[in-house]
Amino acid sequence: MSEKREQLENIATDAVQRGGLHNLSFRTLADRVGVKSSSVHYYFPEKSHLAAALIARYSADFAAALQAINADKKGVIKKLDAFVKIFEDAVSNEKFCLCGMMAAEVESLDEANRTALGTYFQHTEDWLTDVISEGQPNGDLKPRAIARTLLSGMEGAILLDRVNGQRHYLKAQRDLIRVLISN
Amino acid sequence: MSEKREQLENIATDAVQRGGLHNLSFRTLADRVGVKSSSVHYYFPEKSHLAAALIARYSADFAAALQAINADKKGVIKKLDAFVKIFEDAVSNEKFCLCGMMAAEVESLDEANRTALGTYFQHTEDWLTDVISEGQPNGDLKPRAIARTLLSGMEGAILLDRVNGQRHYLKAQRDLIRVLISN
DNA sequence: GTCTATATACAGATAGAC
DNA sequence: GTCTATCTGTATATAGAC
Repeated sequence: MSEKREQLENIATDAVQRGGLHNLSFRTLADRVGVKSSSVHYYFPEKSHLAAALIARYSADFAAALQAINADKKGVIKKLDAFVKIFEDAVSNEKFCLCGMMAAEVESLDEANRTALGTYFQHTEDWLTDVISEGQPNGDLKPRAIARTLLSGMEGAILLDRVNGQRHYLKAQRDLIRVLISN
Repeated sequence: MSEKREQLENIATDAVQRGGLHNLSFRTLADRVGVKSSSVHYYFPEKSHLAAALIARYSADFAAALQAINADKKGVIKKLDAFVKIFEDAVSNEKFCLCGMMAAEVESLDEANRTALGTYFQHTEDWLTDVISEGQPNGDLKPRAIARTLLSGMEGAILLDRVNGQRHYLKAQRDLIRVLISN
């Protein structure tokens, strides 16, 4: 991937995590990178192509981060705490999850991008399900149900915590994990 | 409140719950109501005034719905199920929570509207805390922590379920309630 | 209270020179 | 690959007639 393209994707990702796709124009993006908007169109002919590139890259990076957790952390709680930390870091930088943000904008996404979003959430849910299955999850809930609870809980927590810049909702999710899972 | 103003707020609320404030223009809103955009400006001089009116009305309607639950439902689980149903109905109509949607757009809201959003979430959290305190909540979590878990869980669930039009995440939240609370 | 008309700014997108 | 220039559409917002 060309350096310029990568730079555009970096800055666009940051902007979308903060303000959403709708809030990012080709001109603003171009200005921040120091080129003209027509040059952005060279890399991403239409805005939907830019959205697709951002989702693909974010999904790949996120999957790599989850793999890194698998490799580095031992024990369910430590893995889940590392998972929560990804979201805490986002809130600390006043960012939302890129795919969470786009999920709010789903009505204005094309079908391909909606599918890509769905795949991101599915993969994350699968990873959580696998991790939870390693430990001793609450007997009244299946690992997948817990995974869904935590994934949507995390997205909602970051959404709400961003409103006032605090981390109360993420903290509650962290507490919930300790109640639902042992080891 | 004039009939026209109410009609504008009704249609605007619906539009924002589906596509966000950014996706709703004075022209689109005017077209749907059958007036000109300058007439919309008569009621809401600036877009931030429209946003403020929508948040205020939604907050009042939501508070009334919670009061109705208090009056009509007996028992914690029944009250919380009625609470979840509000969100399920939204997803069924392909809508997000108005304040959840605006929370995603928080970066482009002015300070007054951010505060109003925060108040909405605070009041809902308070209601949940009170309801949960009535029953026998999980001993390892304070009622307020459970309330935060459920509120952010609900917002996240509706956000994610809307991506593919299903209700898996809301279902998981409903299951979670049964594990965290007895009676 | 609603309209026509308009100001001004910005959006996404394209043609063609260099 | 990046630019200038431009098209076309739409955004928020306002002035002033009716």
